[in-house]
Amino acid sequence: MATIKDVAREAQVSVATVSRVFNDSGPVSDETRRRIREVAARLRYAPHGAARSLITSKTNTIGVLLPDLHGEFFSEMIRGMDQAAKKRGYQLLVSSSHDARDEMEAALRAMRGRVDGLIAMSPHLDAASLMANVPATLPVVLLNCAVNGEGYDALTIENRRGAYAMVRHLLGLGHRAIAIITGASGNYDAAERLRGYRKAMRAAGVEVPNEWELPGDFTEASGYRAIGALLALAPRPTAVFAANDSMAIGAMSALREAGLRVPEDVAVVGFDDVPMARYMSPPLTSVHVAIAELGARAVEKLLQAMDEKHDHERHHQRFATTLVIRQSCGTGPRRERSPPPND
Amino acid sequence: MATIKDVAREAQVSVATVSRVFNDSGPVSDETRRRIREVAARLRYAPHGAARSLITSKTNTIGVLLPDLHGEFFSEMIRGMDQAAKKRGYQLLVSSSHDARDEMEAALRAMRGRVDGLIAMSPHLDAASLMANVPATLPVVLLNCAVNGEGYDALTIENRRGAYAMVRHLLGLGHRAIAIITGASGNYDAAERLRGYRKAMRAAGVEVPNEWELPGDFTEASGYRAIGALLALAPRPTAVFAANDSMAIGAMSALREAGLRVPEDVAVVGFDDVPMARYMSPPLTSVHVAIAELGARAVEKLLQAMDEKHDHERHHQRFATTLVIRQSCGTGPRRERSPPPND
DNA sequence: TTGTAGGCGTTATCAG
DNA sequence: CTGATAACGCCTACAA
Repeated sequence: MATIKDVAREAQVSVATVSRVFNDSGPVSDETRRRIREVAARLRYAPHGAARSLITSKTNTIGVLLPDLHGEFFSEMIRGMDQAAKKRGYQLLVSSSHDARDEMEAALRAMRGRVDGLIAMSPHLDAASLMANVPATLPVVLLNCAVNGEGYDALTIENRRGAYAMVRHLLGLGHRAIAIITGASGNYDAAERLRGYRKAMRAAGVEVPNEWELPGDFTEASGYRAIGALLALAPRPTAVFAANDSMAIGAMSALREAGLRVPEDVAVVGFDDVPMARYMSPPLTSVHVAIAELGARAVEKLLQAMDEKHDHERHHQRFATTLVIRQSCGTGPRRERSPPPND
Repeated sequence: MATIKDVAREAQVSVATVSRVFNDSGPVSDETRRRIREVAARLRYAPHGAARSLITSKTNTIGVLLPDLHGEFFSEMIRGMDQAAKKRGYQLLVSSSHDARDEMEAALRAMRGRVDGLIAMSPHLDAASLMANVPATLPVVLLNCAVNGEGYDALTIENRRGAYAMVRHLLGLGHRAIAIITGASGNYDAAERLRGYRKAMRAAGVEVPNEWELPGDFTEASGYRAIGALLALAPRPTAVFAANDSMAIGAMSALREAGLRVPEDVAVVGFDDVPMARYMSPPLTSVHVAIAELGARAVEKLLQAMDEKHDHERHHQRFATTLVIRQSCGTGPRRERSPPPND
């Protein structure tokens, strides 16, 4: 590889001048500039990133640590981040699919000294773990993590409020026996959505038996399986709130195979509102999350923290959700047409 | 940030010894090693990546250049790559959502000097463009690109063969009037799948009018819209081959809304076989592509090229697909039950 | 407008 | 087993 020296020699100038051309720092005569550009192109010269960031102590790279995300959610998140980062000249160093704490921490360590800032999304990550594995000076934004320390910037989806609103809607339609298919155990989003569900049920005075809380892990397959358990229940719940759309889709598939109609026999609703939701049969009612925007927001928040550096106040920001009512939740249960709770 | 010097001073040794401890290179007494570890932990020392890669000329990073991919496809691809890379101690520098050639080239330049190898997936990328924007010594693997030069390693999905097999299956069921919803114009996969479709139709002696080739762009929405055009056709095609699953799902949704049944009135099939396909209503017949495995394979191919370095023979490898028959293609058209073509 | 020289944090090559 | 010291490629005062 050609270095700045090669270019300097070939163009008959000093390395300083070449550097100035490539950084637009300092004055260079047009003629010299032209000659240097020409030589650089011919030699296929490109500044060595490592050398550059050694002296400037800037990598122009943002580290992104993600759990084992699937489908649309992952894609949209990265898309939003990438676009926001690109806009400011940053690149993304991505490490994904972490489902264990030690694996996560290893990835964290591997990023040290390679990034200017870090976005971390993980159910397994807490302040202590972070403290131990990243330099104190590295700006960090926590995304959908359980923030038990106040030392970090954080951004979380309004999971609980979204779930609450959704369950409330089902209650408003007259449903009482509402089951939930939970997300992966230990996952922050999953836990929060479950809490929102419980709170709404409690507020409506509905006692929730354990069997209504069906375990899932955010995959279609787990949503499908959960329906097996649901069908064994008597009386059978009239509505199912899946903690994400993938599980809702799996659930609808299982219900159909069992000969039950959605929403006439069982109402089904999801969470996330992935693009595909509206094309389901029936179109899926869901809690909309603007995922790409969330990713972009995280990057912007990080860049801001990087700009302000030390004297910067950390805060925890919440990302709003909206209810999207389609057909999969129907207009209420068939059996008992009790008056809806006050709403 | 603490540097190796700080650790050396604090532990009362030379920087060389500290370096040896952190790289397991050369002998260090147990006692010294322990002391250095202890000091390093206390000072939160982490080797400076840039400095390290300046001297070793290794970044332990693989660059990944992707087009504007969506949903499951993108996620699975990255997942597969990340896992394969991690296994060998590499990280992924990802740049996605490139839908224009110049944007792509800019991203390419931004990666120079920051990666040890490159995986590029883009319809807009050809050998010439690549030559001009990456150093000649950088190992590269082209993924699903139109490889018109033979100078690069390449890996492509067997798009044409997969499409051919799928259309052949529809023909085998007795369909003659088979429409296709194409992928984004200019996209390599899209073009190849279209070619496979045309070839199969031609081989079966079916003349394909222009109107059967409905334009799409790989999104659900475009699949949905394509059905609008299809419904205006007389006679109406009895089957639709969507160039990916997202469009197939959009198409099924539109057909349903138009009061048509799948597969009784119109058969629908897709391409990719994303996890969600089997949970559709009806379950979607598709051409299976093991996407994560494809991503992993690309990384392995790149690592291999990096190992062998210069004296290494480039080849173009093809990634096989398989037909997955579910219910959305039915058992044949209703109207004309002509004997299936020889198969 | 241009050149010289010091140093960024590591690793590697020698001597001890 | 350990310690000096010269690179690695680049940027940036400071001088000219």
